[in-house]
Amino acid sequence: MSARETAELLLQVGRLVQAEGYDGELSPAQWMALRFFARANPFSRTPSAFAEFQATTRGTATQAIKALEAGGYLVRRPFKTDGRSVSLRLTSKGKKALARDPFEVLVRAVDSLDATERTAMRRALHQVLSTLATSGAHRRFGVCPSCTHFGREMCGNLPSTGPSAAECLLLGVPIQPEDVGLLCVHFQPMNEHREDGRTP
Amino acid sequence: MSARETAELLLQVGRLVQAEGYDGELSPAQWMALRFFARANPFSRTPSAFAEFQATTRGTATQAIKALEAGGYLVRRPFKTDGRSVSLRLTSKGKKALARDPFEVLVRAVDSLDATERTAMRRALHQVLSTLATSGAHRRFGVCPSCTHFGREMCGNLPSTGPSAAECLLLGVPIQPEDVGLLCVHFQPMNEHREDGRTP
DNA sequence: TCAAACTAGTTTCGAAACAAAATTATCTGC
DNA sequence: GCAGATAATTTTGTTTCGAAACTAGTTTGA
Repeated sequence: MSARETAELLLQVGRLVQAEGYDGELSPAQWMALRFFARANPFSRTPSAFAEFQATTRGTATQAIKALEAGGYLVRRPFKTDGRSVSLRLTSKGKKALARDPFEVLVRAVDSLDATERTAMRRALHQVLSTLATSGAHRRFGVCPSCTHFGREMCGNLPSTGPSAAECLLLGVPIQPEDVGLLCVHFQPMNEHREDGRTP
Repeated sequence: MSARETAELLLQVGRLVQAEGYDGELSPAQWMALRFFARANPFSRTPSAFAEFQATTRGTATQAIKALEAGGYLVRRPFKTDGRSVSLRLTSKGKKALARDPFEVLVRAVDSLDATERTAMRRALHQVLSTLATSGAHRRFGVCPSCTHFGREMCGNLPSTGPSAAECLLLGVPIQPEDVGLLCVHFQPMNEHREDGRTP
């Protein structure tokens, strides 16, 4: 019985924040997109990745992005390696807008918890999200340090490689230090196995 | 920094459940309405109360209710005391539909947490929701046992009053035992003061 | 008593948000 | 080179939403 109550509270928080998002310059979906592109690493700043993150279709994702681009919050740049893909980046206007993100009220609310409560909640939410993602066939987004594909090269054996360079073992490309903490589509949580045979 | 991450997880859970709600018979907003009317006490089964709960407008609330009524999930009954108000109740079809509520995946996900994590999360969510409600001028919904207006009469001094009858001190009406655990619009959390002078 | 102010609910409207399907361009495997 | 997959977009029709106008019942207070 307590599970249902807790689940309802979770939903309620989400709904309240969603309602808060209707203030002036951007709509809730657009705020979501702006937040996503601010937090996603270079591999993952694509319409498709945002669609997966948002658990929606690519068509819907495109519309939110188009609006943000038209408003000057995002700019697009085609990938060099793949002519189909585009990479979205926040403009300085986009970054400034984030400071007015209505979602900040939730951050402040969470911040008013004491440290132990907050970490307990984060751990619990992580688990809930994992369960939810598997049951709904959604992809979980996460950051390098807890990803199976994350490799650290302690000391480069080539002079050009700096000490303790990070690398994505899946894509075989180096990862910039500032990108290690950003969300990635290819995230694969450690100590978990995929049952569906989907090996990205 | 951990606060922002936790807040993002909260939002993500909400978004995932919302996306799950697009399955077949009812829409996300309609599921919310159905859940609300299943959980609200007799005072609170009105369109206005649902609108407040959902942090939306009365007009929007009416539309969701209209759809549920047309589908035979809800029935309306005018209040005797106030000709303007209506009370919505779930039909047997509505109750049966709740068993197929896509939101149940969240309940199960929360249920997979161990007991201490779950209660910690519930406590934390309560606090977050309170903070959020005050900052956004929303009303919090709650249940009798933690409400200022809740009065228990240990032994009725009138023969007609049964032992340990419950009563709402605000409205001055008796509360049926089965309604004590239901959500109420007039909920006023204990040990809290309203600053806005709004004394309902 | 009766008009003004208020409240509950509904309707209407335009703007988004959404899913689904069709379309175009590009890439990959064979 | 060609078939099939993939990234993104466009299009279409539905749903949801807030805002504002509206109806009808209720309260207030002069």
